[in-house]
Amino acid sequence: MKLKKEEKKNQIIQAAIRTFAKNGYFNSRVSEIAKEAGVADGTIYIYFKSKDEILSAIFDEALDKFVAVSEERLKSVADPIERLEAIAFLHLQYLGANRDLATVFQIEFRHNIVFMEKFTRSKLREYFRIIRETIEVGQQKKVFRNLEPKFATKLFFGMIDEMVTSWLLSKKEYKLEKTAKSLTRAFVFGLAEC
Amino acid sequence: MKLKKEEKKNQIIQAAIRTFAKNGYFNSRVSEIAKEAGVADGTIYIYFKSKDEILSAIFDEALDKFVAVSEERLKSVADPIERLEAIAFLHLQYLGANRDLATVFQIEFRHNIVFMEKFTRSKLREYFRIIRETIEVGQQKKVFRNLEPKFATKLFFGMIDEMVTSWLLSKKEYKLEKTAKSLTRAFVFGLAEC
Amino acid sequence: MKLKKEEKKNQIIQAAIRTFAKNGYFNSRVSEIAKEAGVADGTIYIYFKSKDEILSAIFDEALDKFVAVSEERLKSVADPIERLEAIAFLHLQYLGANRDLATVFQIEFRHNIVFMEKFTRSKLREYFRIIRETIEVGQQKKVFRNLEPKFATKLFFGMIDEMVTSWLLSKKEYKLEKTAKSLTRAFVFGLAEC
Amino acid sequence: MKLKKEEKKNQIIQAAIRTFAKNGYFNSRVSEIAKEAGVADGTIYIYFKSKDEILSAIFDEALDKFVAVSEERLKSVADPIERLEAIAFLHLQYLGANRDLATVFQIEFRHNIVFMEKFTRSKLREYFRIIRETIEVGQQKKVFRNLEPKFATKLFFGMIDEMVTSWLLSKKEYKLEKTAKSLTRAFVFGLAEC
DNA sequence: GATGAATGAGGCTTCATTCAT
DNA sequence: CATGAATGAAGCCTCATTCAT
Repeated sequence: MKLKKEEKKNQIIQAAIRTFAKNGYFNSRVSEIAKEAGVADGTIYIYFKSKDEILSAIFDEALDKFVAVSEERLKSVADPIERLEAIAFLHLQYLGANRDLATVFQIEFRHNIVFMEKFTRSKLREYFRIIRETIEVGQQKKVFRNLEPKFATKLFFGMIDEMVTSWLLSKKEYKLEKTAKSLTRAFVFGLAEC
Repeated sequence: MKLKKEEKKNQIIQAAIRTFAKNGYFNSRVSEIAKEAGVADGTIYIYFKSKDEILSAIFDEALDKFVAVSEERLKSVADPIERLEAIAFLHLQYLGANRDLATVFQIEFRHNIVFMEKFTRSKLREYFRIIRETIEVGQQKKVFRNLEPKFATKLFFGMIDEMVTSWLLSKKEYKLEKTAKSLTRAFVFGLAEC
Repeated sequence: MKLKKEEKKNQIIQAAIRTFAKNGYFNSRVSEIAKEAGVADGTIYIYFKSKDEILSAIFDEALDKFVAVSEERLKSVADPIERLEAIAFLHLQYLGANRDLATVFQIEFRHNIVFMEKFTRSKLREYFRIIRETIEVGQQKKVFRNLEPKFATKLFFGMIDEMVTSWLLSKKEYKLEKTAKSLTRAFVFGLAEC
Repeated sequence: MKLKKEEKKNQIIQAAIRTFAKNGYFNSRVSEIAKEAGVADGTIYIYFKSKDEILSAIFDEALDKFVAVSEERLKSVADPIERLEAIAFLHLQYLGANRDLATVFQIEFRHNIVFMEKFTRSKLREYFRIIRETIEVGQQKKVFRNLEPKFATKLFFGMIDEMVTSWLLSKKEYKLEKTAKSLTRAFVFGLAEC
């Protein structure tokens, strides 16, 4: 019973991801999501208080899952450079595996962060913390030079983030996560000829 | 006469930038823009075909101006690393000078790119080309190693882009462009301890 | 078995009275009544055909009970003035004993009478007849003067009715029925100084 | 210009009165009012913030007008009994002249008073005060006996109010205000044979 | 050109009622 | 009998756009 409820909620979320990916949040109709999910319009409101909350749920769920998976996988990676590569890989793999989810994230997430705030911001902070701590460890180990860690974190995140956006806009089909290695190399060693 | 027309059009654009920055495109009302611009609702439609076109005009104008200014300034900078720094500086300075414009860009631009396409994409391509050519020149001069130029371009853009977003979300007031130097250094020489 | 059914039906009616009293008929939800009654939404529809019918049932039951009680009590009162006072007393006592029921009656009853008609009207007519006949008897006995009986009936009813409404709106707690005596005196002897 | 606006607002109010009278407030659709008024649905919302506010406006306007007219007419009537008769006459005449307005008042007004409160209550209080003061003057002049004035006021109001309701439900067409005289006589001298 | 009242299509949401379990 | 998840019709209201003045 409880399971079935969770199932249907997920069914709606998946439908919403597809719909938002196709038209964007504001150009998506609740009735469209309902149809896509194979339920009546009103059913949506048994599981979500508002259209707005569906979007939040997408973000929350996806971020939760991503952070959980990442922390698990990163446990076994100690070397800072390897960890950065693993982070990039996980990030790219996660979004690369679901183009619709990636679209919703890249297109609607900033909107959400700026205008809605809510929980999302704190979830994201957790992710930034993971990157930052990796960099700090690298600096303690003298693997990385003393660039302000928060600053370096943003640069690294910016690189990854742009790879995702670029992949979404590209017409070519390629495995997004395969860029993780050279991205990390570029971040760590720079563009300069040694 | 013509000038006056241009003036009023600009007046509306500035009002729209403020309004969109405050609430986002979809949560802004045309009547709100009109009030902010000090004109009647209908007047908007003498200068723009639709609400949508106001947003496009903001992007087009801002990009035009930015590319024009940038190309001018970059003429005198030959060294690839200095050019990259100048590009970053100009990008950050341009958006850093107008928080509202920056907000509209960071929040609504991707939406526009994905769902509206139009001219904007080509304007952006021009900007990417400027970065890419700088990198290619650097590679010919053996200053940069042979990383795929388009790939490197995205990484560099991603770094800058994230700096802007971060600045917008930050409560601290700081000159956005002052990060250009260390951003470029990080991009060129990497995070690794030499 | 039958008893149990009657019991649950009553349980729902009592819940509906409380709910309607709180928010009015149109602003009350069937699900709210169900929760208040401690049953499932669907259960309501085993006992009532529609939300509308619950309201009708409240009126019918309350009127039935009131008329039955009144006729019983009035049997032993012969004197017209005493009868009028008894009627007022019973009316005020009945509604004064249950503020929620009184609220539903004063607030929703006219609506029902005008837009739904149904049985209610005839039940009410029976009550008006009781008053009227008392007045007619009084006139035959030369206790009352020859005012048109139906007209006098309305006046008397209007007085009582307004006492109830006023009591509902009042913040003071007082026994509603204690006004029966002076109300009747006022009706019979008027406001004039003898 | 201003006049025209006032005119259209009134046009909508009149349409709303007809619509509410026909089906009651909750069973009336805003679109129905719009059609009846010969305007688009959206136009309603230029003049009123909500459906609710239309109802309030009906009450406020009608009460304002009634109190204003009444105070004017009552100026020249000094004798308490004549004043009471004049009050009853004005009340009955006012509602008797517009069956739809009367319907809305008798059917929706209590709802409004109990669940919405707002200004309406204070407007009504003013009317009650006029009656009460007349009674008090009558008592000082020893025309009336010493019944609690507030209590007497309610009784008088209740009589009038019931005459209106009865007239609405009646199928017979008659001048409502013609009952003012005998109503007042009944109130003042009672039903008893002298 | 400028105005702003008017339009009306269409969105989000509610909720009485049903019915499979 | 009882449940409560599901339905979907329909209402209130918004707002981009038009057009008579």
